[in-house]
Order: sequence, then structure tokens, then C-alpha cells
Amino acid sequence: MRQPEHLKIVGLKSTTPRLKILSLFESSQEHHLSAEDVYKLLMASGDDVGLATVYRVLTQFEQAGLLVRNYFEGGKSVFELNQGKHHDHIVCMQCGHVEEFYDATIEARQEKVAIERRFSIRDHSLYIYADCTNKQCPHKDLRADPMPTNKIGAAQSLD
Amino acid sequence: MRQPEHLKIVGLKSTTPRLKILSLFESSQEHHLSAEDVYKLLMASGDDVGLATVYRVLTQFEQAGLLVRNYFEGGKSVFELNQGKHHDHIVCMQCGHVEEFYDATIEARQEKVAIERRFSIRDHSLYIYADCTNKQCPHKDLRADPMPTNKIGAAQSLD
DNA sequence: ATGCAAATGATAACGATTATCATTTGCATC
DNA sequence: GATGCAAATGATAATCGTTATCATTTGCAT
Repeated sequence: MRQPEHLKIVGLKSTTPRLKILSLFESSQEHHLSAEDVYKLLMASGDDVGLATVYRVLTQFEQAGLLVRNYFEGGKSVFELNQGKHHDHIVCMQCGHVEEFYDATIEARQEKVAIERRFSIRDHSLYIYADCTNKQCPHKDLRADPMPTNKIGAAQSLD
Repeated sequence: MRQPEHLKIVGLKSTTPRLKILSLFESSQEHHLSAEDVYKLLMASGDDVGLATVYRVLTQFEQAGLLVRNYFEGGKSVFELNQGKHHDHIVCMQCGHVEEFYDATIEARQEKVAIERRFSIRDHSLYIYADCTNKQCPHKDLRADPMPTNKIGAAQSLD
């Protein structure tokens, strides 16, 4: 299930629900999971954790820097392990598959835009919604619910 | 209140609530309005329009191309008149002031990223969350509620 | 083993939005 | 200008993701 060290380090008591949720992110095939996804996966594997706890723990993990929260369109948050390196996302609207990318030029231009307008960047979100046409969506099974009819932007904390 | 031509053109019957809502966007100081904002502004000016109608009409206007919907963080949609020219947003997290910007390089790089990954872009959203420090937030009064504690990305349709 | 603050879980509450459905309205036709 | 009917409206219930409440349980320092 996972050693409690990581949790202790970030100042969180190592409880059963927390350890289960953290190891789920580390073992899951799809690493972009919503609270609902986490809850269902835990139930499916026989681990009963309350939905309220799932939401609480995800938020705590985000604040502790273990997870990064993304605000996908449709109004629901999706979490992923914080790999330390900032990236943006491109989402297939057909199958919901998510790919990550990092473009130094885009990052730099954002800084430029902010400076020109005398803003100091705290955060930014960039989501590209697209169709992975050439691949004929070979990712259809990776995600529970394909993708909301309705798409939404997402937030991305800077490193 | 506004002439009904525009509505007819996009295939919508010109009703009183629709005309009021459209002219509100054209006359309002702040041109990024949520459904709640629209509802309250209408009430304040003595025009009673049901909240359900506001939501319906905003969605119809979006589909008709009259308005553009933005998914700000916090999960609420914000609408603005469709000026024809695509732009992204930079939002002050202190006062909620929104400025628009367009950066050709960023747009181009997004295309590049998508092509490299064999995706075809349908839509994208880019929101920069920042503090307009140097301006000492001179925009505090423009918006009803400053800005949700919690921030969200936003969607932007490509021209 | 004990104690207590912290964490959990069931459930109610919440905010934004959509669905339902009876009533009203725009507007084409007479 | 009166009529008819599909379309639009508005009050309200319902939904969805999420947060708040609060009694019970648990981690862990003693």
C-alpha cells in the first residue's frame, strides 16, 4: 500500500485512506483522476473510503504539493501526481485521452504578455482541445467517461 | 432596447428577454458577465427575466455565435460579446479585473504542438492568473465579486 | 495501555446549472 | 385585427460536483 514516509515529510499524518489514495495515483494506468474516479477505483478494489474523505485528501495532497489540480471543462477537477515539472495539456475531445506537453516559447511569451501589462503571474492554465484523428483514438478505454459534452479550461500551477 | 435584426439573422425569435440580455452586453461597462451577473443587472434595472431564461438565452447566444463563453476558475461561466477576434485572458486575482490579449506566437506554437502530436485543434483555453501589482488594482469596482478563492481555467473558441 | 487532537464517514448543505411543465408570447395566417 | 400554435418563458424541482457539519474512530505521543 505504500510507506508513510512521504506523508510524514509533507506534514500529514499517515492514515489508511491517505496511503490508499496516494498509492492509487502511483499505480494507476491513467494518471489524471477526478475525485469521482478515485472514489470508484477505491470501491472497486474493495477499499471503502468515504467520498468526503477523498475530496479532503485530494485537496490536502494538492496543498502539500503531492498532486496538481487541473480544472477541466465541465467544472470538475482532475488530479495528477506532481512530477515537479510544469506542463500543459492537450485533450482529445473524442476519447478523452490527455497528453502533456511543455513549450518553452509559450511559457516565455506568457511572461512577456504579463510584464507588458504590468501583471505578475501567479498561475496559468492552458488546455488545447482537439481530436487525435490520425491515431483513430486508440485511447478510448483509458478513461471512464470519455469527455464532457462541454469542455472547460484548466488551471496549472507554475512549477 | 435594441433592434431585433441581429436575432433574426442568427435564427432566433426576437423576444423581450433576448433583446434585453443582448443590449445589456452591448451597454455594460464590464463586458465579462456571468449568468448571475446578467440576472442581477436585469433585476436592478427593473426588467424581470427568469433565471432559467437567462441561462437558456446565454447558451443560445453562445451557440449562435453572438457570445463567447469562458470557463473561469471556480466553475462558473462568464460570457462576453463575440468580437470576431479570438483572444486569451489575464485575470487579476486581487481585484478580478480581466484584460484580453492576443499573442500570435503563442497561437502558432499551439498549432505546432498539436501537429507534432497528430492532434487537430478544435478549441483552446489560456488563462493567466496574476496580480496587477504595479497598478495597485485600480479596477476593484468593476466587478461584483472580486474573484473566487479558487481559480479555474477558461475555454476560448478559435475564431 | 491511555488520551486527545486529528481524521474519517454519513449526510446535509451549497452554488452553478439544467430539466420539467404549465402558462404566455411571437408571429404567420386568415 | 383576430386566431392558432409552435416556441419561449418562468417558477420550481432536480442534478452535479463539491464543501460543511458533526458524531465516531484512529494515529500516535505519552
